[in-house]
Amino acid sequence: MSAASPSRKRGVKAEVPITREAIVATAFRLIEDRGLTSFSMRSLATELGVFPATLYWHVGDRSQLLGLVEYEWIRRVELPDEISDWREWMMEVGRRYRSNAFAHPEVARLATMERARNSESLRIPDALLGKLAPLGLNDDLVHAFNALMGSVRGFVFLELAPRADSSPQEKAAMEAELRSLDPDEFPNLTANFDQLADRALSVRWNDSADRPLDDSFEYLLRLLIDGIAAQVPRKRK
Amino acid sequence: MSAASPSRKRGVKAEVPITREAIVATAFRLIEDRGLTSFSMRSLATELGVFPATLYWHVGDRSQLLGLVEYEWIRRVELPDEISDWREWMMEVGRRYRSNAFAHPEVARLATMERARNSESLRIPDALLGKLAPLGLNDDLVHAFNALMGSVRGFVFLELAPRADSSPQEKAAMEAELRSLDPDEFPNLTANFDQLADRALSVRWNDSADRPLDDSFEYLLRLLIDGIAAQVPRKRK
DNA sequence: CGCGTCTATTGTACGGCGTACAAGGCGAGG
DNA sequence: CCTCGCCTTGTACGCCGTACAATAGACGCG
Repeated sequence: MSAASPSRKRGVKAEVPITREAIVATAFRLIEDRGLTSFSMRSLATELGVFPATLYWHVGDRSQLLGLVEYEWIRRVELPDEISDWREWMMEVGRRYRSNAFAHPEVARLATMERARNSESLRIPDALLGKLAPLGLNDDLVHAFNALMGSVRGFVFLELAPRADSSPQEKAAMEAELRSLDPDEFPNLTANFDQLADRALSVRWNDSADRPLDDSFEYLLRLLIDGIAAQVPRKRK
Repeated sequence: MSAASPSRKRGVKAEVPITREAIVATAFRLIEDRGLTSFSMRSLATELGVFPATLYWHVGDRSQLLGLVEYEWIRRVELPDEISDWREWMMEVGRRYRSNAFAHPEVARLATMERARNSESLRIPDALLGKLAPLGLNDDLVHAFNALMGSVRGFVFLELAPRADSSPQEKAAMEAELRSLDPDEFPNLTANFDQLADRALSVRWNDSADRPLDDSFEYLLRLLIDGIAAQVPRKRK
């Protein structure tokens, strides 16, 4: 599963053909396994047993490559076309989006930070609009759209945040720090600590992978969707 | 306002004293003016007229410095203690948080991506809990907290996204691409294009600074807060 | 006054990064 | 057999974060 130092002769083609798809797939795997911050064009080239410049010939520069990786990620979210009720449809899209993010958190974070700007990234927005538009929200259509897209994507992004630097002793230090907050400075955090501990944003020390905020996400989806439903003139409830 | 190549003699102190505060303030300004991606320890040192290693003596390494910059940013959000109604209080906190983000978008993005983990970053969560806890939400307390924190911070983060690479011709290209979407592939986006154009996430080509999603943010806040209010047992409406 | 000791900075160096670019081997079409 | 275009090598450039020894001035103390 690992590198061979590339030393063929000038111009000799690789034994295993270096295709665009193979590069993207390997980049995806490396980012996910070793983290986005430690991913580099050079390490990718080493992994493929090839010189760095080879990558440039196939995929252009680093940011184009990352764009392709993002595409590969968002592509994996399937829309639940079998669900007809718009509220259940939206709940399910939210869940699938989030579960895809949890399956590949490093790439998910990348995709949220960079807004790739490819056609695939408009597939879900278009489908969402297809459900929202018939509700007759008038001027609020765009706001409902933004509230849903922004909240869901943003919530999941924040959920995934710590991922990077979570060595066991860092976690322990964070836990100790949070458990010993000064009740004078943070009266409400300390008073409600048991309910929040490791279950609330900013009051966590474990990865989301370990202790996901499933219920909070469901709660958020309900809040948004029921809120929008309450503003529907009075066709479908 | 700019650099002098540092060439005193070994060990000679700077004319202008290099304090921790000055370093953080300059880093803040550089990140904001030239973007997070082009910020470097070396450019900061040059700006201060000093060798890079000097910075390490004062603030430790890069990530510690960024932590201090984040602290400086979140510190600027003042809580509206004069507002007693919890719903109006939350609306106003949301607005102030967002307006601070718009005042310093690059640093705001940094602060969202890294979750700094200093005491200042718990000030707002604690205050928010102080408003939520008395509502008697029981098990939903943590969910309401997460929904608010996650949505608001996440929404603003996504709003600020394009900031980085917006040269005029890039904008124009993006606008052209969005205006000429294929109606067969994206029927709903094209059908509702006028309502969305430059006002919806993923369907924008200008910076948020130029065309902010003010109304959508207000709509989101209302949705969340009214939704939470609807679940309050029946003390305060 | 002389002498350490502490503080703050210089200057250099190391290894890694993204990427530009010329050189060259190989296969396919003529 | 030749040529040409595809693909890769090998090298180089200029950044980056940061470790580290050297060292100059400030300060306390005899």
